[in-house]
Amino acid sequence: MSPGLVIHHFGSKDDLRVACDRHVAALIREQKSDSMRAGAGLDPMAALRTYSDGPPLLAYLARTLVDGSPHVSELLEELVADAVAYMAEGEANGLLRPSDDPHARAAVLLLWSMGALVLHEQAARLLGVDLLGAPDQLLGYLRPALEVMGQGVMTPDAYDQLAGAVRTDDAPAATGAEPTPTHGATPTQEA
Amino acid sequence: MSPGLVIHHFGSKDDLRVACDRHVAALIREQKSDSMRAGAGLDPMAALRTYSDGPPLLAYLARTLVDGSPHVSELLEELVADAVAYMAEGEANGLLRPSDDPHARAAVLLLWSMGALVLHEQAARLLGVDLLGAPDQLLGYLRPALEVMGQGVMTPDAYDQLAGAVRTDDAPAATGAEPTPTHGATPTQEA
DNA sequence: CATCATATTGAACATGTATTCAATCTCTTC
DNA sequence: GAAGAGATTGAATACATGTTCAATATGATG
Repeated sequence: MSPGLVIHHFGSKDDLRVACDRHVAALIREQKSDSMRAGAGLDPMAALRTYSDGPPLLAYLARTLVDGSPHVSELLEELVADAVAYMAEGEANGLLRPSDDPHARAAVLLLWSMGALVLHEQAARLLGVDLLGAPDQLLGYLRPALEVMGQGVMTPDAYDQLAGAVRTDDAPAATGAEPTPTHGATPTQEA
Repeated sequence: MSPGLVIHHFGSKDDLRVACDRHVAALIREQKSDSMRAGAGLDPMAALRTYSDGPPLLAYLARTLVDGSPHVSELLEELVADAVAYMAEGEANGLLRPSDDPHARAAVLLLWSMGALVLHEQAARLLGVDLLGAPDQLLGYLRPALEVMGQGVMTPDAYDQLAGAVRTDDAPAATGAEPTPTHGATPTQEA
């Protein structure tokens, strides 16, 4: 490809990127509605991976997510909305637990998934798994992820205790026993 | 700051970045051992946030994580190792559930946390929360995160069913009932 | 105050990358 | 197969960014 070509067709390199963003967004949407028509809540990302051009497309997604392209941001919002619908269905079927805030829960889960995608290089170091690679390589990630998603990491007692501290009364005012409610900004290492 | 200055002191702009990476890594390590000396498993990230220069430092971390700086990668590996230790302790104290693979679980949790940090711009859109901002703004993220971390999102029945499908027998060979184990590459929307 | 080492500057230089544009190629259409 | 529209090229240009280097400022030490 010659440099002049992209200008002729897209006006500028930036406009090409916008077109690409739009294209991946469209592809993922399409893939998503495909799997919706097929069987209930098949993950479109997983389905994408089986596509021939899935992994490179995911790689592009991973790069684009961090620079806040408007089209990808929109896509994310749609994916959250879809996930809320799926999960409501899952709840009705007795598969998923109810949530205090289904939208927030779906958003957090999507952020985590996408975050792992963006950090695939780090995931490779930490887990020895290429998140952008073949589906069968993915178990090293899926297994611990499912463990957490399935049961959580905390015992019921510990959860009750912490859940009280994060109650809906926004300001850290009431209880008085614990002055600074800095229990853990990232949910990683509350121990 | 004049351009020549950074060359004089660091040799090149790239070397300055390396020095910065080293510096944030050192700061976080220090912060971490501080909170270890103080009370058990206080989250160093949360503590960082209370520092005056915490948020900008986290912003730098978020940017650096995606380009795979060696020092930050090392830091992540250390944080995982530390998290494993913390979580083993938490398990002994009856706060955390045991895991089939504690290291993998810690790695996944760290990846998710850091991923959310990296995607703070998207988090702001989806949750209306600035992950790099003041700690009191964080509840909108912490609440759903804790919900998931605490109890998981799946009912025990659903978990048992899926856990069987991801068993330790690597290849998707045995059971025969379900041919393609593409249950969900991202744990987001299995419904 | 002289001297020296170090910090600091800014203009020149080098390099990489985006864009312009005139020329050429490749089809389709009549 | 001539004409023309759109595709494609590559060299020239513009611009941004990292680096070099000689000159100057600053602050310490004798």
